[in-house]
Amino acid sequence: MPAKPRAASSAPPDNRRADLVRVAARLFREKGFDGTTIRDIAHAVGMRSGSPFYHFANKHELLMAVMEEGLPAAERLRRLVRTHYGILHDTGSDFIPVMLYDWRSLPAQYKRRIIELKDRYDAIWQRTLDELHAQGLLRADAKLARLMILGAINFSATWYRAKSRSANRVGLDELAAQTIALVLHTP
Amino acid sequence: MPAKPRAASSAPPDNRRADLVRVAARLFREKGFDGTTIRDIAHAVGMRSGSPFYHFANKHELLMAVMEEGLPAAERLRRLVRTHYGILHDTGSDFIPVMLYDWRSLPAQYKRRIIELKDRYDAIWQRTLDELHAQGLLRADAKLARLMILGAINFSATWYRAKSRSANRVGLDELAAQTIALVLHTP
DNA sequence: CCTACCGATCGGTAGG
DNA sequence: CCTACCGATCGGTAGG
Repeated sequence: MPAKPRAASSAPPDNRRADLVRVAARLFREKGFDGTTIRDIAHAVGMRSGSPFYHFANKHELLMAVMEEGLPAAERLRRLVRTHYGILHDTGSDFIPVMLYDWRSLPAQYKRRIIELKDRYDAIWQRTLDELHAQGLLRADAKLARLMILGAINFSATWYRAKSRSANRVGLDELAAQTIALVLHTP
Repeated sequence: MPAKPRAASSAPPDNRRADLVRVAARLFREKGFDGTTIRDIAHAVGMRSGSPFYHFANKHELLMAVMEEGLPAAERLRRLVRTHYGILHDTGSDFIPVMLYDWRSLPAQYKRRIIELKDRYDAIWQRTLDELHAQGLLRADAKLARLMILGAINFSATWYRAKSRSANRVGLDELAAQTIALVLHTP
């Protein structure tokens, strides 16, 4: 197990490790884990074939480092999705369904204020989705993805019934999980 | 290039090739193309390591055979999605939006007839999604996937404007393609 | 479809 | 972080 490289120097510190993680992420996405060799990764950052093992004990530890970078954004999306389902279906909150379906009846003056709130909410989603897209976990255009995902969730107001009904015996946790499964391209 | 095996026999004909394709599909899904060896595939159907090359010139031809089996269902979904967007937004057809949003105003008697039509339509989607799910191209539960995908498309009635507007400068072909990209886990 | 095998590549290591 | 290298595995082939 290697300790820190050079002790005291003014030159670039050890972003070499970060370089490896970033390049590995790109190559794993392009060619898959097994399709990418340590040699590919090493040469892409200007190292020789054996050198990455100075930073990582083996290839799988490199994969772990890559995946750990992707987890925060995925977890954030999971929470956004779950929360939105919750707003829609939990505790008989009728506010959102009304907003979704009787939106047109609102005078322009009030509409503007609602739009402002909605824009702020959308921005949170967009940041998360942009990040996931950059990491290759979201295959569609991030902006359209936001519209489609929120559309899918919002439309559940049409068919989801929390307690009653037949085949809809799905909890909100499960529903959120399935939405993520549908939409997130995790390897 | 091999010709047909045995000439005239009553025993099982050459489903050996089909066996290879089916098993390869499963293993490629589980472990990826590069993570699956010809030896894995051969042994899984009770052959020795070199024998698959009697049926396929090389490993990539096996991959091609697997993918060709997945294409029909994916293409069918692509058409369903594109057609549904078309119904929603093309040629100023207001029928579907009205049905989506003023559904409640319909007396039960008429509702039943509409439901019957809708059930038939849903069944077409369901068959396609079931198939894609079985092939690992759809990661969510197939029934929920149908609800979510149709939800995402239907909700576009809320934000998509064919000709006017600013950022929505997306054609229906592009929109359909992005929906597929979001939802289908193609390698 | 099997036996026996080859050349190439890959993950990983020793020693500096 | 480099040089030099090893053992194992893999895709593919010859000959039957």
